[in-house]
Amino acid sequence: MRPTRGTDSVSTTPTVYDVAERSGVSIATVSRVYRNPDSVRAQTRERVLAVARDLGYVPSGNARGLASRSTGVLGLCFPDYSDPDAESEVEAGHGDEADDEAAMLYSDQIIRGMERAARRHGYALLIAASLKGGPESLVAKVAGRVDGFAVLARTVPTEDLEVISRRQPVVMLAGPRESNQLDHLDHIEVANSDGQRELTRHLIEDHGLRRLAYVGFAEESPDVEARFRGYVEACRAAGIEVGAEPDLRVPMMTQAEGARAADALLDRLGDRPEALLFANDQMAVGALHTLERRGLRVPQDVAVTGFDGIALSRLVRPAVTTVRQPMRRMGEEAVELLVRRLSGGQPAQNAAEPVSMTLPVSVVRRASCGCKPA
Amino acid sequence: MRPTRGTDSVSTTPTVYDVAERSGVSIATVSRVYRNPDSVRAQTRERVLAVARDLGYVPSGNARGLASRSTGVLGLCFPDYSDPDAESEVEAGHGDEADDEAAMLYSDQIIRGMERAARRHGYALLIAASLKGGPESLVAKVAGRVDGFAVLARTVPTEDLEVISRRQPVVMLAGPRESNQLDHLDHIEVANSDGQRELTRHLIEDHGLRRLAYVGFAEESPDVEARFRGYVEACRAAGIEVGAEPDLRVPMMTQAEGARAADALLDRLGDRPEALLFANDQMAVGALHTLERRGLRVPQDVAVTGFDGIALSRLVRPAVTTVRQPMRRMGEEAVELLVRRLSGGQPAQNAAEPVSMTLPVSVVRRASCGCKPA
DNA sequence: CTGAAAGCGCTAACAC
DNA sequence: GTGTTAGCGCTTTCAG
Repeated sequence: MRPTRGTDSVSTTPTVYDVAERSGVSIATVSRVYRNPDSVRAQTRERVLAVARDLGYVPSGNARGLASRSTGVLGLCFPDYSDPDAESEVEAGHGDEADDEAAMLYSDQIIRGMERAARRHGYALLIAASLKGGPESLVAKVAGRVDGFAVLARTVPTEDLEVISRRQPVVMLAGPRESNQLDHLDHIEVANSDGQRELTRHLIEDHGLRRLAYVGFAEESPDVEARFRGYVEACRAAGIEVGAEPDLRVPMMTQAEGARAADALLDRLGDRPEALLFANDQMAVGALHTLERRGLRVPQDVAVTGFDGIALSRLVRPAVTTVRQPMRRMGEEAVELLVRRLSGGQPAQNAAEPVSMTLPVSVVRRASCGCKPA
Repeated sequence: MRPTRGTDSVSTTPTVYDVAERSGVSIATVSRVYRNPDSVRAQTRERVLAVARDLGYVPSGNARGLASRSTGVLGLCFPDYSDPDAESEVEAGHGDEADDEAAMLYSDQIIRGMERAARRHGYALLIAASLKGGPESLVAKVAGRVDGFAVLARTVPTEDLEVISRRQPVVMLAGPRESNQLDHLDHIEVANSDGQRELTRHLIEDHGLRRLAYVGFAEESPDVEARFRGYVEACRAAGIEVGAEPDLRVPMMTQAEGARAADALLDRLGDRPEALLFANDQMAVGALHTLERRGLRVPQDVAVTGFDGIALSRLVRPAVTTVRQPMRRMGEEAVELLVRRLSGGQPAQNAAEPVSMTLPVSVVRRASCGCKPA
């Protein structure tokens, strides 16, 4: 028996004990009232609930989780994508008023998708973007508070994931399955190379462009590499020579870097490229500014394409032709996968073969490639 | 002394005990290694960390929260705003390809704002939309797992909030302070009536329109009422007669209802209104469809305005003139308020006077009112 | 249908 | 520095 707290101690958040005492039942009954109402006589139940309301009692999620080993929460870890430029550039983009509301990113879509799916299954969603580097890695914090979670590729150190995935379901998003020892994780990716290949083919065949330049990413990124691969395939298929490396690799895939990349590419000797293909939309948008500054018309003088299909891509002028990734859907599928693992019972959880799915992407033809009037 | 678990029990998620045992230290030390690394001798620390990694140990957020009475998580409860129409209408809006990514709602903005601010303060964000009605009200679930949270007005029963706010900081969003007994909650709202008044004034003075029609909401909604009030004030100031009630009240503020409302208003006898003012953007967009179907040009034949400033409003044709609410900022301010309460120490928490702030809004003039070529 | 008792995994004084 | 010892608030058998 736990020592009864003095008298009606004020200012202390009420617990099952308080409610139990005041309603003349045991804590077990109070617990039952919340977890399995029907197992308690109606009269007793009402009395308990009344006292609870009266006392301002709210069951502690922590205590509950501890005792029942489950939280009813799913998580999502994503990188701190915030592109400083993105916020203000939207307005500058075409002289409209400020509208940072339009800059809906990648991760927002995934959040939307996950939240909805999670809700359908009765879960709440815990989201956290990676901070530079706290004492305890972000994942640990999230992992410790959820039943399972999704991680945007390369958001957290592989090593951490390896450890964590041993104790709860984790689904890897967008990044192709990292070859390492994480091959037991469920994983969802999009058809990066298919998309970039198709986009490139479009530029070559439908617009007759042949002098292309590709801007990739300096850091290791399977997604970006896959895109580049698709680009190369399309070029080769059309008999266009391409190197094994992108024409340029930027340190960060932001608008500022995209603008800089455009300058760099344009300053190179030799024939000016007819099209600039960027590994993501933000860079493409940044390039648009450079091009405008240099007095080059898009797409007449040079076509520009991005990748991702973020809202921003359609708001700038000219609207950017890109490859849309079904991020919302990815979020939903992630939840489905997690829920499946979670409901699969402890044994099956590890037994089941890791799932790996590839979501289809679609080329979005807009003005920046010449498909619609700029 | 807790009974040592048999031997290296496999398949059981490791705990401090396991780590302690295997690294030859006490559980207290293991705990210290995570919470206060510097208080442990480097050598010991490394050893513990190695074992932890080895075992796949991840501190349980629940146990931690229970023991330390704090979760490091802030929450947000929002209504299930999903407008079935919103998803597909975007594309239909102006013949562009499907782009539901552009339909960023109200709540998404708040989430963005909160997530960022929360991250800055070292908190994670738990989000949950109200489901029809689970056993335990949504709030309770969230409330039990966070240190404090924000609630979009009218998302959860006042009664629940009253109870919960007694034990942790809660900030009410967007809905004006509910007169009830919730006046001790911090609260953030936007200048609804100021915005609608200014928009209306613009229509009257700058565009010379005088036959206006206002579409409100049938259910009780302080925000919507405040907007209507602003509308009335502007009309009266211009010597235009207006009733005490909106010209029409819809049961749901969706696109479908907006379309229906436009039809209803247009079918009424008497002079056709020169402008249709809607209490939110979604309805305005819905009205656009009706108007197009009936062969009426916007804004030449009839002007249309919305409220909120969601991304969708600028994507349709003609773009909708509206009043933008700084939702992102609202999310940030909410976190600041919560963090302040939380860091204010237990005593101060209740002591501090409830804060109430009103964020300014801004009229966004676009094509649907005649400000830019349709 | 209800009560008693044993934890769940970790933190937090307090000793050593 | 590190170990001991209590709980934190709730769920969960197992009895009755």
